[in-house]
Amino acid sequence: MTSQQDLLDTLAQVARALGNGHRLALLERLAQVETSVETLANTANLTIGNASQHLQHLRRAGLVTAHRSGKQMIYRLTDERIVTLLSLLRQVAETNLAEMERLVGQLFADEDANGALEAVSRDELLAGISSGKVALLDVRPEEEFEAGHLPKAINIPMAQLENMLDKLPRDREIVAYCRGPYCVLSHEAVQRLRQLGYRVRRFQEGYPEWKAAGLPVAS
Amino acid sequence: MTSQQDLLDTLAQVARALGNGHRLALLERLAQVETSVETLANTANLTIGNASQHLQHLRRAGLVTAHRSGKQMIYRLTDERIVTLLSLLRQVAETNLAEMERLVGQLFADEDANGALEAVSRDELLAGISSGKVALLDVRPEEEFEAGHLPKAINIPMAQLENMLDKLPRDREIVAYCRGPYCVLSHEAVQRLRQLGYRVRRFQEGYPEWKAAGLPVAS
DNA sequence: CAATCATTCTATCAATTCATTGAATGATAG
DNA sequence: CTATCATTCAATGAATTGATAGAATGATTG
Repeated sequence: MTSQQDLLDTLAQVARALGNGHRLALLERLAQVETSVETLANTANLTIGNASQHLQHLRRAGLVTAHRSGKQMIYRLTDERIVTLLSLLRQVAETNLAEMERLVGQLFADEDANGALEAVSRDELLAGISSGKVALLDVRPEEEFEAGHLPKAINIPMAQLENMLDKLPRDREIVAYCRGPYCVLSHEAVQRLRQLGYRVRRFQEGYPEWKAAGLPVAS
Repeated sequence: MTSQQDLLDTLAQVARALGNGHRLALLERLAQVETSVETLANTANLTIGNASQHLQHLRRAGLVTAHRSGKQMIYRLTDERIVTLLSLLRQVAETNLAEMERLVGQLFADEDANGALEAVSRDELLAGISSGKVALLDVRPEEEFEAGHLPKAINIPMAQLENMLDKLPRDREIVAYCRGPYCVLSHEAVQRLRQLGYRVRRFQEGYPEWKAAGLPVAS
């Protein structure tokens, strides 16, 4: 006999799979492109074995699937909605947990000190794009950019920022984005570019959120 | 120095709070009305002490707050969006976990055997209501009904179903709803009413989902 | 088909979570 | 102001989770 509690227990199992910071990091990465275990382990700062275990855990919860490509196992999210789920979790946490607010404030503290420019909201970005006043800068690695990006975005991976400045306009405001709200790449880009005199702000969200909202993407 | 990982760890803490079947049951109950510890413990089949501990856990995660009313502590959800969050978790789990599908199928197996009538979707219900062809039956306890219900719904708590049959129309289809998709109250109501010859189906969701979707509610 | 590479599996230990028990706290009623 | 009621706190033991190391598997390369 199945009870309601059995269902809730199974549901809880899925929630528990989200209940680990390393696994959330893996999911954020997987929200960009499907990726091999080794690459995932590197970006999440885990040993291969450990990353593999976490990925198994996510797999048992139905959040990711894997297929083999040559010697590598390629993992990907099973469902677009996982991005929305994480996004909602983030919103709820930021609204109701003081600790969360404190950490977010801290992470972006130097930026604020630096001129108190708020991150650009989705609506604001949409307005800026359609008026043609804003240039979009994608600072993720090329591979992630290739798999999908915001329309008309210019890709300059963080590692090559200083080499490719000629691609950036001087006359328009630049909005930089990366993997998501907590991704530090765009944050670093804004810092460096400000020092070089560019008018630049950070997009509040990232590519996966944009896509999950049903907005147009290019690849 | 705050890193992105600190943020993800804190986020994970919130997800972990959702990672227990009993706590999900508590949240489902709290999605109806704010409630005392004792009542919560009873509906979730927990000892008072254990329920209290789980509630502390939810509180630390910022998902519920408590205030004192006389001798009792009254808990409530901190945020409307928690209902949406749980609903999305459920959708992702049902789509991607075979185990989940199996359990849902099992829980409603006898209903299906009984005539293979699918649960009523939100859109279908909206259509039925506006055409006036459907009568709405709320089978939750009176207290929950009073705190908020679907417009024009008739409240017959499960315990009194047989006593209050005169309130139900014979000439229209009845749609019964309760606390949510996994709540068994409406399911039981449908079973009993079918045996009595009523035309009755179950609403796929419950009051909290309806409200969270921004649809009108009465109280 | 032997060597190599990418990943998974197994075992182990430390840390965390959960349920239970009984004592402690805080508010109300007499 | 003491007795009672509702809840929380603290301590315990069992079960689960997470990290590590090393062996095992499965696919490719020469």
